[in-house]
Amino acid sequence: MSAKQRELAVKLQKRIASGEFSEKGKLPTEDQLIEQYGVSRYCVRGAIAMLAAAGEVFPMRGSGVFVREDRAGNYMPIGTSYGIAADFPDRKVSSFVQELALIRADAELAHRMRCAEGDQVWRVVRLRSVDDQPISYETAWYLKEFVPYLNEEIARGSLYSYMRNDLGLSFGFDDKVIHMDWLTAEAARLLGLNEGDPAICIEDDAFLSNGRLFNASKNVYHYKNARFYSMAAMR
Amino acid sequence: MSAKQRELAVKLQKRIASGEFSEKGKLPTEDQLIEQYGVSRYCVRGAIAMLAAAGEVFPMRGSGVFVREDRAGNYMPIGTSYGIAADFPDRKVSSFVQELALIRADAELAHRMRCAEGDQVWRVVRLRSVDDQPISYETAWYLKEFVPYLNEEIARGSLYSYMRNDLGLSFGFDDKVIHMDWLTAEAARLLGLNEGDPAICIEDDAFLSNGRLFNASKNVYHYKNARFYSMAAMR
DNA sequence: TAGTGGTCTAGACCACAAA
DNA sequence: TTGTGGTCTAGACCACTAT
Repeated sequence: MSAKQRELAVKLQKRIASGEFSEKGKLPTEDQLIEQYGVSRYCVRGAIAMLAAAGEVFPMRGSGVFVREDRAGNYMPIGTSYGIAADFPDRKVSSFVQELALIRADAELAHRMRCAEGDQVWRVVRLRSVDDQPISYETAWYLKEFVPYLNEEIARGSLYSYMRNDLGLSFGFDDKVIHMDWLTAEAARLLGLNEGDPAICIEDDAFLSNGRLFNASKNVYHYKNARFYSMAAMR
Repeated sequence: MSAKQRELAVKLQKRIASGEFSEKGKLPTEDQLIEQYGVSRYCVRGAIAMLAAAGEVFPMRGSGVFVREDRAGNYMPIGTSYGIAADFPDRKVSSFVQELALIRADAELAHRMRCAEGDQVWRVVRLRSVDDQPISYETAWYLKEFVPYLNEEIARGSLYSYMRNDLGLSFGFDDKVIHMDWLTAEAARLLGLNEGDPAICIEDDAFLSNGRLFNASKNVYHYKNARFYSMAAMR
């Protein structure tokens, strides 16, 4: 979505959070927002669509755009279409780097990374925590072709924003596969669980806007601390 | 999304599946599609957005709309925004009704269903299978206020299409929470697993287009047979 | 430089909810 | 009947890719 729509979405989100609309339970009409912000209807509808995708509001034809009741809080988003999650950060995420190495892809990894065998790949293993609770054990691979340099300090922060802001990479889309898995001894130790405990596992393939895969990762999640939510229109 | 856009999306999907675009690797340009189908750019872009949300294509500014490589097949969609999944069915789903009863909501269920204690609720327990493999044990509740009648034959089929087509309900949105759980003896027996085995659990709250909850359900999934995918734009 | 998708505007009509 | 969001059109300009 465009910057203009995103800006408006953020402004409206703040007004929602302030409780400004809690009496009526709904936002101003589209026409009123057009006037209030001096933008076109296209822009207003784009912003509202973002808020709806994030579960903040639901538009009801003929009636208005209603603010949704608060959904319970301790969940992680899945399928963050339009990247709204990045715009409304409400959780503290920390990463503890366990391993950072430049390796060469074997046959299996090359297949996964859509690269040639022997190509250079960064391998990064991190323990991730949310609000100081261990949440997942992540193993990620990045093609050196697109990420020429990496160090532990960068990996402690947000690799995502490093790649976007410092490397100038532009992201396209990502695929996730969710399934059950079992903890390795190492993952269990770091998560404070036992080897062989079950875990929700998310495999993630991330692509640049030119369609090239640049990052694959495998996250195994703490079965007690990790809960995910997904919201969808059913129309 | 609108019917016109959905129709166009289905037509394009068929052309993609036929391999018509496999040489160039991309769709005709937006302007060409406008001419080919005699529709507006709004409509063309809506259809392409649906295909992109379903992971069929990815549009690349300045270059075209590319057909994506086939993603592996045996996964269930999660967060089916825009209901594309319903339009491109490629799996056989069967349901075996274990229980169907009209009950009255106790305090806990009333809270979950956003209804008053004592209100009438259908309780439906089904074993669901995909391509003849047991995939989940589902416990679902439907408010009698919105679903006045139900029987076993209906429950064997698609409750979703019954409610839409026969009862004329119009759906709004739904919330999912995904977490780990453990199988009960009954669920384990029906899934062919053992009591206490881990399971991915999805709690689903479904709302009508007027914002009223009409259905809540809890699905526990076979940890071997069930895999989910989710695709998202990262822009 | 030409071609293509992304954003944006202005305006029309339709479908539905509420008074 | 009125007001609201949903769909649709026509057209303009911008951002990016490819040549």
